[in-house]
Amino acid sequence: MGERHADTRSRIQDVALELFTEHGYEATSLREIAERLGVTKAALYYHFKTKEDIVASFMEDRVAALEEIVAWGRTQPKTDATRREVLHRYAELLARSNSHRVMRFLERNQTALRGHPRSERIRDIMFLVIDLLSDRGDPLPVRLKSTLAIFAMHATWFIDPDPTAYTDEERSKSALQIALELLDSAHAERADPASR
Amino acid sequence: MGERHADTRSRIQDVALELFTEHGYEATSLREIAERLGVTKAALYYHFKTKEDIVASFMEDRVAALEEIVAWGRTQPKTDATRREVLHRYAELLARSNSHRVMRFLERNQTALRGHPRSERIRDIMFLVIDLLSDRGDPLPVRLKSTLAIFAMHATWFIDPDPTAYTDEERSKSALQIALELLDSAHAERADPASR
DNA sequence: GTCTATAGCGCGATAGAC
DNA sequence: GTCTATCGCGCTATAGAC
Repeated sequence: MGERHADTRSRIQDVALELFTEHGYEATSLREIAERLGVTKAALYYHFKTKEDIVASFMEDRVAALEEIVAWGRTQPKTDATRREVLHRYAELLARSNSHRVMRFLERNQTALRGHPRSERIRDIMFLVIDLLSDRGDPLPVRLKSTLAIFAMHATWFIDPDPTAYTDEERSKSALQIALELLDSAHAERADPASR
Repeated sequence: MGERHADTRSRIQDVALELFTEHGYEATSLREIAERLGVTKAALYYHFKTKEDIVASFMEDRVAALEEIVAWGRTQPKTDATRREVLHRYAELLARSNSHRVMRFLERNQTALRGHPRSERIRDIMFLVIDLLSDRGDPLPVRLKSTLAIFAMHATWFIDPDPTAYTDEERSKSALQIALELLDSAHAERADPASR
């Protein structure tokens, strides 16, 4: 079944991502990662200069993909259609193979990764994505709903009523649906605040 | 300004909660907490048996308050009015002095606190609260919206478009409003799935 | 109730053989 | 590319004086 012996570097990344996410970045020692792979700590240091370097390697692609969405959004007019397309693109990104695993790792280790340049960069970009969905000067409920639209897509992957009951595709579709509803609700509110 | 020298035990709890939340549980050493308070590590051990014990002390009241909501909910008929009242009570709980600080600490340190009995208990109770909002057998979007209704109230406190721009009361009110909308939307969907 | 001093451990990281 | 061996550090926690 599955691929026997992918290269060691990838196997380190895979195991590290799992353990950092499940047990926490600080709580996971390089010894644990090495043991799980059947090698020694020293072997890890051949492939990665430091523990933080393993983390950085997860994020290279994520940063680029997120920046691409922001760059595109900024060239577009600030319309409902643009905002909905931002959510579609974000959902697509999350559905890509490892993307939601990396985002979950980041979310669960926010504090431990403080000061880590790559993870702070992703945090900043998330705010720029939210700024595509509403303006900084918009009323609180509009800003909150915009934030929650993104957040909802993460949560749908992360918080799991029953991990086995639904397929990834169902999950991804529901996530986007809910995010779009939150976005619509935010801008309906902005257009007509008295109705609420 | 403010209270000079509250008792040391409370000051330890206050500083620990702040540092555990901002820098992470594992990343915060007892030395840092002691230094911030102008005492030595050994003094902390007079007030708390272990580092984990400090964490446990945060949670005592939280567990009791959450269990109260679940116990109440289970005596009620499963109606829209009951579900809305659950959210109202949850919002009230979060608004109480330290409650959202503790929940934020828990959220940011989920992984580090794995295996800590009190924090796993809170996690379990959160699922019981969600079960007051929808049934385990409900369709995925209904379950997700129920989960997000609770999640939204946390996020409103935690994810902060601009920390200074709004009062706690505005924030609390908006949070509840959004949660209620998600709940309504969940059950409108359940009643009429074809409409979506 | 707070101190000084230290035990004991596991961590991240490195050197150098194979 | 992986190993054995080891360094130096900072951590949680404890003992015992004041």
